[in-house]
Amino acid sequence: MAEVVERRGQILEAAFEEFASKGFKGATIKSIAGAAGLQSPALIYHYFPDKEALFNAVLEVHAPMRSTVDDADSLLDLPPGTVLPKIARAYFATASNPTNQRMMRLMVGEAMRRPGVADMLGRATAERGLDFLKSYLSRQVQLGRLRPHDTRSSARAFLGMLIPQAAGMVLFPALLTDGLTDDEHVGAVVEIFLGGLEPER
Amino acid sequence: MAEVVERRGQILEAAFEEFASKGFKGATIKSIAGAAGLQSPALIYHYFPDKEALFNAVLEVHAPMRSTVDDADSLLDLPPGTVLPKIARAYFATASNPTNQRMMRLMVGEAMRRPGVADMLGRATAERGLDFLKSYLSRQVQLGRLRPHDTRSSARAFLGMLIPQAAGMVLFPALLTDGLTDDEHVGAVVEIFLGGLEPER
DNA sequence: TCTTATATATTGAACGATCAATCAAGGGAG
DNA sequence: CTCCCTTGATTGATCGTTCAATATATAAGA
Repeated sequence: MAEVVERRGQILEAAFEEFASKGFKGATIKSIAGAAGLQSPALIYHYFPDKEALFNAVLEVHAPMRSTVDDADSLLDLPPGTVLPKIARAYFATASNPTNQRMMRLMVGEAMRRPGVADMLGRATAERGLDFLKSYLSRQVQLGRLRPHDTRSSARAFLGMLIPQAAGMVLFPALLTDGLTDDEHVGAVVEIFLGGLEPER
Repeated sequence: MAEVVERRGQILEAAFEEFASKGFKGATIKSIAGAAGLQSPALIYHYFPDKEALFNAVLEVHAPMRSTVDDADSLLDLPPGTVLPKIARAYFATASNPTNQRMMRLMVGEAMRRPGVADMLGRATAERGLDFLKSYLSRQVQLGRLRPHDTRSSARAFLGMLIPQAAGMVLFPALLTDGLTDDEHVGAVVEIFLGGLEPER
C-alpha cells in the first residue's frame, strides 16, 4: 500500500456514500467494506461496535452541514433588500453542494423510519433557518422597513418560496424542466416578498 | 370467519402500511402477511409474483391521491383573492389526510433509492400543482389583475410558501412548535403574495 | 339430490442466499 | 515479545421464495 490511511475516516466516508444511496437497510456491511477498499468486513467491527453505531457516526460527522447563514447577527440591521437575496443565494449554494445533497438524501430517506433523524432535520431547518428569519423580520418591522405582520408566517413563506427550486436540485429534477435559473428565482421571489410586506400603501 | 374478505385488497392495505412505516427493505413479506392476518406468507405469492410487484401494486392503488384542485378549469377566470386561498386550503386538506400522509412518507422514503418513485412524486407536484398555477397566474396577468411577471417563479413561490407548514404535518413536527395555524398561514401568505404582485397603482 | 371432478385458496415446512456479528489466528511495527 | 491492525472462516438468524399437501368452493354428471 502506498500510504497509511486513516481507516476510520475511510470507512466513514464509504458508509456515508452507501447509506445515502441505498439507505440503512439497503447498505450492507460487506458493501461498505468493499467501497472502503477493505479486504474483510470484519475490520469495520474493530472501529465501530455495530452497524447502528456506524450509521450514527456518519450522521455526526456530516451533521454540521454548511450553515445557511453563518454571520447571522451582523445581518440583523441591514435592509431586507440586501439581506434576503443573500440568504436565498446562500440557501441555493448549500443545496448545490454535492456532499450536502447526499446528506439531505440520507436524512430524508431515513427520516421516515427514524424519529431522531426527522427531529434532527426538522430542528436544523427550524432553528437555523426559520428562527433566524423570524427575528430578522421582526427587527425589520420594528425598524419600519416592513409593515407589521406575523413573522411566523413570513419566515415560513420566504424560506418556502425557495424550496421547490432547491428540491429540484436535490431530489426531483422534474420540477426544473421549465428552465428557471436560481438567480432569476431569487430576484423574483424577493420582489414579491418585499412588495407584499412594504410599510405603507 | 365472519365474512369472505377480498384477500388481495387486504394484503395491499397491510403492505401499504408496512412499506410506509418501514420502507421497502425494512418491511418483510412475513411482517406484511402478519399485518394482513394471514397464517402464512406463502399466500402473498398466490396474488403477487414477488415483493417488488407487490410494492408497485401498492403504489398504483394509492397513486391518484386526492388532487389538490379538482375543478381546475372552472377557476381560471376567478379573481386570485378567492382562488389562491381555495388552493391553499385544498393543499393543507390533502396534507392533513392520514392516508395521504402515509403515501407521502412512503414515496419520499423510497424516492432516494428509486428514480421512478422520485419521478412520480416530482411529476405529480409539478404537473398537478405548478403547471396549473402557472397557467392560472398567467391568465390573471392577462386580465390585468396581477402585474406582469415570470409565472414560473410566482407558481413556485406560492406553492412553496405552503410547504413548511405542510411538511410540519407530515414529517417534521418541530416546524410547527410556534403554534401558527393553517388558516392564519393561508391568510398571511395570500396577502403577501397578492401584495407583491398587485398591478401598478 | 348425491356424488364426483376440477379449480382455486390456503397452509406449514423447507430451500438457498444473505445478513450482521463473532472469533481465533496472522501480520507488521516498535 | 507485545500491541494493535487486519484477515478468512464461521455462526445463527432472517430474508425472499418455492413446493407439496390440504382445505374450500364451484361445476358437472347421474
